[in-house]
Amino acid sequence: MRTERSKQSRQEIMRKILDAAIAEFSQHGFQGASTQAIAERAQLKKSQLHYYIEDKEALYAQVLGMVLDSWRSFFVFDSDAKQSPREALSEFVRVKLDYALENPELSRIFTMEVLSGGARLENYWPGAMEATHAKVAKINSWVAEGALRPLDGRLLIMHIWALTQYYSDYTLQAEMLLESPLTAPDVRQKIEQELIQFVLSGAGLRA
Amino acid sequence: MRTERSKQSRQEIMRKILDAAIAEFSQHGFQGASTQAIAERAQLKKSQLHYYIEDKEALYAQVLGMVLDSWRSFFVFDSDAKQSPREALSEFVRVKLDYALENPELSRIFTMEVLSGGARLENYWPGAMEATHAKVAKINSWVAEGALRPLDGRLLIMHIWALTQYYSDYTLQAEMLLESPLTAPDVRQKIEQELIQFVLSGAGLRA
DNA sequence: GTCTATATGGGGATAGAC
DNA sequence: GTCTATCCCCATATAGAC
Repeated sequence: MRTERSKQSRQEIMRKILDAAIAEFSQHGFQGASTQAIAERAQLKKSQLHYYIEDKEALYAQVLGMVLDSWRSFFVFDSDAKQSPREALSEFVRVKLDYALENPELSRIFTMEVLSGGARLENYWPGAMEATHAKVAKINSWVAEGALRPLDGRLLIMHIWALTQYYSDYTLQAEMLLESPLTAPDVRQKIEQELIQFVLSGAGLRA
Repeated sequence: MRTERSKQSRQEIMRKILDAAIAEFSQHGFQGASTQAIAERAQLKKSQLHYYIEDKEALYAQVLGMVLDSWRSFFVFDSDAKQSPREALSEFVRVKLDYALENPELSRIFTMEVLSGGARLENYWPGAMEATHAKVAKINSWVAEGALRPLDGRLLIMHIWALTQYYSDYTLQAEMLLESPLTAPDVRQKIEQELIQFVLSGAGLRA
């Protein structure tokens, strides 16, 4: 009984620590975040926290890994599927945007890491580039077929990235301009519609 | 003579400090940057640095102010001018992109600040919002005239922001995908062309 | 297994030497 | 006017108490 409750409690604590770490790292990056602040957010004392984690570096690696793993599994892009460019691009934008809106903090951790020089992404790039090249090749083939206006697939991917990532990184600015939280269903739907429309139109597809 | 040389030297030192501060703050944000690292980068000892600056907060304020001032003066957008939508949008994208490519570190400082919660931007938002609303109104009037496809001017501005800012914030990713530094003239020109094309097309303007 | 007391270094900043 | 010696605090991390 005692052991049972204790184990359960430990899981809860670990969950709290992880949430706290996500919040702090996403705001201040690896260097800027303090284990102190993470501990407080998880309702622990700093010295307690250090019992539950290996060290700051490992905790960060775990959190950063969560983002990278999510993205790896989400953005498969169905390279083989025989979707139309319109369907495929819409779907890609929608999935990436949904992730940005639903996991803004995790998304920001990646941005912070890139801004900080990306030293902890070394192992990540090869896989990411491979996955991206597949998407780029698909886009370029659509261009060759005349399904899209002439453009460089790499830039289209980069631009979609930029546009979707904006909604997690610049939530502050966006909410100020829209005078509403991005989580409001009507705002969210409007963003999704307009963004998809913007990308499709930008790629040379009619409404 | 002595005084003269000394004064000159001080200016040079201040310049070095500022450059160092820009580099460090842009990588690690306010919290993450250390006066130690700034001092070293400026070839000073930490204790020396603290003679030349008021404190870390003031140094940061100065650097952040540089970005905000640049943007205030650059993006006037000629609200009154009778440019065509095509000309006005192209010009806006070009100017903002040029700034991102030429001052990536300064641009990143703003992004880092927003990611960190933007506490030090409180005084900045009102002016920025005012300037932005003027642009938005102009865009919306073009939509009303049928010069642009139906869209929300606020979102178009946000999207242009996202796209241009990407080239400073995600330089790392972009250079990896393009397999070239963004400073290479041919790459730079290609980005400018494609980005402007993407925005114009996305806003419903033909090539 | 959990937490506390404590070590050690680096953080920002200053009083006072030159 | 410039720089050094030094302060004090907070950072991360751990050895050992419970």
